[in-house]
Amino acid sequence: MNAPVRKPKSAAGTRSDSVYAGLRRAIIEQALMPGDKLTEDVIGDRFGVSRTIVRTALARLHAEGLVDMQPNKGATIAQPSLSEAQDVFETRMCLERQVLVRLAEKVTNADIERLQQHVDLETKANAHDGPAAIRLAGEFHILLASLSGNGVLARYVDEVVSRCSLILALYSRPHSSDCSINEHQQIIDALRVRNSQAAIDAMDHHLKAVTDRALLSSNSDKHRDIRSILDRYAS
Amino acid sequence: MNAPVRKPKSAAGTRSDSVYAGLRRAIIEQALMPGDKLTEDVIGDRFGVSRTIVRTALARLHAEGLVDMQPNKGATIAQPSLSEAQDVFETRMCLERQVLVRLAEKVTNADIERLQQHVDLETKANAHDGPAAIRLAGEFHILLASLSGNGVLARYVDEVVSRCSLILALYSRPHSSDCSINEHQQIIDALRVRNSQAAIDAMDHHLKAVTDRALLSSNSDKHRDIRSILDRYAS
DNA sequence: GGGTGATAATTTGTATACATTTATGCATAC
DNA sequence: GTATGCATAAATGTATACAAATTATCACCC
Repeated sequence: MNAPVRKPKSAAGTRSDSVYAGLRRAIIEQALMPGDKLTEDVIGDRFGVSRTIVRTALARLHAEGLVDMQPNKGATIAQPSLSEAQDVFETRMCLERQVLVRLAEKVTNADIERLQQHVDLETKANAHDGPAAIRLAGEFHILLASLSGNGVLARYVDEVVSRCSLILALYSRPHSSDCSINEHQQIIDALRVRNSQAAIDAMDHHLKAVTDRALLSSNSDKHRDIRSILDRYAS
Repeated sequence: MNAPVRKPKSAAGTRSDSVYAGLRRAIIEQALMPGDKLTEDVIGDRFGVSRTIVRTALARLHAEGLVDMQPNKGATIAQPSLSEAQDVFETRMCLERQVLVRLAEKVTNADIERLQQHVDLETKANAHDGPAAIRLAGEFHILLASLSGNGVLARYVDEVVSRCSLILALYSRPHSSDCSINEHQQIIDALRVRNSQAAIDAMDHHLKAVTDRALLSSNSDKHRDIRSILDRYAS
């Protein structure tokens, strides 16, 4: 019976930030699945904080579309409808195109080196660590966006990419990373020669492929125990 | 000495929603100006709620970029830097273009009628109600986005439009609505004939004009009394 | 007059208490 | 066996209490 102990608390920041980050990672790595109940007391116990803190974190995740909240009934991991999913993908494509427009005109060799290193990391993780591979695939897009130098754009990309994890968890086959590393490589290659149109085309192709890979078998295993899952994320 | 009384509470929803909405409106109508301190107790008194509720509302406004928060030092109305301002405008243009792409292919006559009514409203307000005119000008863009049918896109447009209010409060002359109603009319006219390119061109022109109108005189009157301002927004 | 430091008053961060709402369990009835 | 109600437990919404941090006040000194 997992003991409700507080972990030694590694990274600081305000406490709610670390709860937020932990939950977010659990969602993105698909450890917490759409529909899972997020009881405030349970989360508070696992992270060693009060409900006040948990509530702040949940509200933030709700604002980002990662958790659903019903008045007096609490929070659950969001279950985006197909229509919402389409909206997310459309918006994501719009945003990521703009990222590439910006990047093509301002990307440095150092930036490209960083991107390349990330893809190499993805390749390694893809072999043996499923959850990390999922997360890294998303983080490639987030890295791209942050290199664009536009913080607002980067934040929105971050959000839609996270929500895509959720969507893929719902509509795609489980634990496939859904981002072909080869497609990421093509984007880097286009950026390396500052060919913005080629980069955008590669991104369009990539995102369309991800979208298509969705809409497959939905996996639903019930009776999931949030306690044991959260132990791994209450860092 | 303004009495700290709770108002009769009109619109429901959760309590923090109404605090959020009230503060947001005060910011958008430029009643609260960039840099103004947002003391939790003061806001709580004005809205008749506890700090818990205020805190939730402030956190949400912070996530949307409308208020700055420093650890242990509380919240102030955000003061976007010029660089942030450029990021917001760039992102806004990207998003609103997509809105028009969608609208040009799916807009109904009823939608156009609603848009026209809104612009008529703007015209009326422009004559005598300064703050309302500012708000209505922004709401035209929000209405456009919501008619696009893409909720995600609409939420992001909502956010960047709000932040533009803040930016114009900082960098433009005070209390000018900054949205020429004529330019809104041109966008409607283009949509009426389903000419997406003309609509996008009109929007580009409009947003460029708004951007240009910024970067003018910065107004800074200090010693503002939040209490008296909030009385009008604690509905 | 203007700087300096100790002290008091605010203000924030977090936990806890309590009321209200929702979910659960169990006995009874059909 | 399934359904209905009530009693109980659990979870949420909000306010409040208290510690820690910040800011303001003011006497003191140069």
